[in-house]
Parts: sequence; structure tokens; C-alpha cells
Amino acid sequence: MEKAHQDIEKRIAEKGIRPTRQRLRVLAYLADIPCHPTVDQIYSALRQDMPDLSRTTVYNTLDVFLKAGLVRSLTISSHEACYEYALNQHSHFLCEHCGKIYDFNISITPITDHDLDGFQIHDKHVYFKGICPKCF
Amino acid sequence: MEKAHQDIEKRIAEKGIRPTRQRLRVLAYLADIPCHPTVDQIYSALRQDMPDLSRTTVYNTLDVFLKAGLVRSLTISSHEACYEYALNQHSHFLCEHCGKIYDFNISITPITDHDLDGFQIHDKHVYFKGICPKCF
DNA sequence: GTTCCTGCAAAAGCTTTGCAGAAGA
DNA sequence: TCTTCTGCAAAGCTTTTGCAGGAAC
Repeated sequence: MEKAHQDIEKRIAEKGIRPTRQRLRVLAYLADIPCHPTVDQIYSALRQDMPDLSRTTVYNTLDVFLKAGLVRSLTISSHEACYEYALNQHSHFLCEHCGKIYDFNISITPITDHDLDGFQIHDKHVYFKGICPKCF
Repeated sequence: MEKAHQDIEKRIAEKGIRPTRQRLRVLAYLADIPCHPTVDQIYSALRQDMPDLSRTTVYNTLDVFLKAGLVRSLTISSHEACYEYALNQHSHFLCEHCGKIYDFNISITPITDHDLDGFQIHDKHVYFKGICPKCF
């Protein structure tokens, strides 16, 4: 845990981001949990021992991390963005019944080599939707 | 054009959806244009000769079509949903500079056969983001 | 005639903005 | 000290909801 938090500080420093208390906590939270929290989930969780934390700060912080490539934002659920620590790239499955998001791996290749000629690709997202085994 | 609109009526009838004037127009609009309009774009375009059209109706209509599988909704742009006529399945590229969405084709396969064991898949979305050739 | 749909207004939910005070370098 | 960040409140947008009148069958 201590080790993990040192890594967090290092990753923030590497990007030239000022390591405020709030930023360290947000990134540590994302790195620690295996799910894909919304802004409100991050806010509610951290607020338990940071009573002064504001939603605006969570939004600002995630935006800073997003631009630095430290986190990724998922738009799989249409009405609220989810965030995850940008460790390894993977795909996401949204259960339309319980709302849970699962990770899985997939390989993607253009049908023809020319499909994306001249496009500069920054980010790839693969979203599947359906019903998960638990809800089936 | 006449032909196309007959097809629209047929597709709506096949799904057991009551073919109101508004529904026919929304689906015809989506079938006619090659892009991926937002609710507001659909609303503004149709309102020009349907002055009484309401945004609520556009939302309701798209929801009915979505459940029937006649249209697909894209959540590639995080703050507003886009819609397209569900003809053939393809992938989408969002230019982060001009906001334009491009279609392209891609093949996707799970890394292992077990990745999605027991998952009932309803929908697959592949979103790439970056800079398009025009903005590069 | 009955059912379902539409349009309006209001409300709800997520996100952004403006700004004064506080924290970091 | 100077810059940047935080927290609060208010505003902005997209989307949903409730309901009376209207259209479809």
C-alpha cells in the first residue's frame, strides 16, 4: 500500500502535475479499486475522510489526469462518465440489467489497411453491451 | 425517395410500431442522411416543416426505435448521444478537433474463447478517437 | 371508444463556470 | 510572492417525468 502510494506520487510528478492532497487521493483511489467509478462514486467515497472535498475538484482532477494520460474515461453508460486508472488497455462489457462493467481482452484489426489511413489515433474503446452471467 | 419512404413504413410496421407522422419523419431523416445526428440536430432539422414537433417526441421516438433495433445510439461523444439508422454494423472514429464522426470497418475477436463465456451480447461498439486527416 | 402518442412545462441529473480564499513552489 | 488549485454557488445542457389534449386503430 505504501509502495503503491509512492508510485502514485511518482506518476503524478513525472507528468509535471502539482501533487495536491486531493489529486493524490483521487489517483490512489482509482489505482486501488478494480472497478470503474463515476465522479459521484469517487466523490462520495473520498468525502468520508475528506469532508471538504468538492465535486468540482473531482471533475478538475480527473480532467487533469485525462489530459496527462493517467486515467481513461469510459462513455459506455450513456448518462454518466466512468473513470479508470490507465494501466493496461482492455475492453468493457456493460450489463444492461445490473449496470456492472466487466473487463475483457479483445484483438481488433481494420478490415482493410486503408480504413484508417491518415488518421492519428489517440484512443481505442471497445464496448459490448448485453446481459452478464449473473443476471442471465 | 418514395421507395425509401415505403421501406421506412414497412420497417416500422414489421416491428409492430404505430406509424405516426413524427415517427415516420424521424426514421426517414436518419435513413436519408449519412451522418450521426444528435437529438437536437434531428429536432432542429425536422422542426423546419413540423413547427409543432417537440423534443420530448424525438426522445420518445428514438427510444422506441432503439428498443426495436431500428436505430443505434452512439455514446462516443461524452456529453450528447448520437443516433444512426441500424443498417450495417461498423465502427466509429471521432475527431477530437472538429468533432466529426467517421465510419470504418474493423474485425474484433476475443483474445481467448473464455473471455465472454456466459455473456449474452446485444450490441458491440468500437470507438476510436484522435485527429482526422483534414485536421492533421 | 379505447389505447397509445404528442407536446408543453417543469424537474432532475450531470457537468461547467466564475470567483474569492487557500495551498503549493 | 506568485502561481495554481480548491470549494462554493450558480448556471448550463441534456434528458426525464407528469399530464391534458389529440391521433391512431
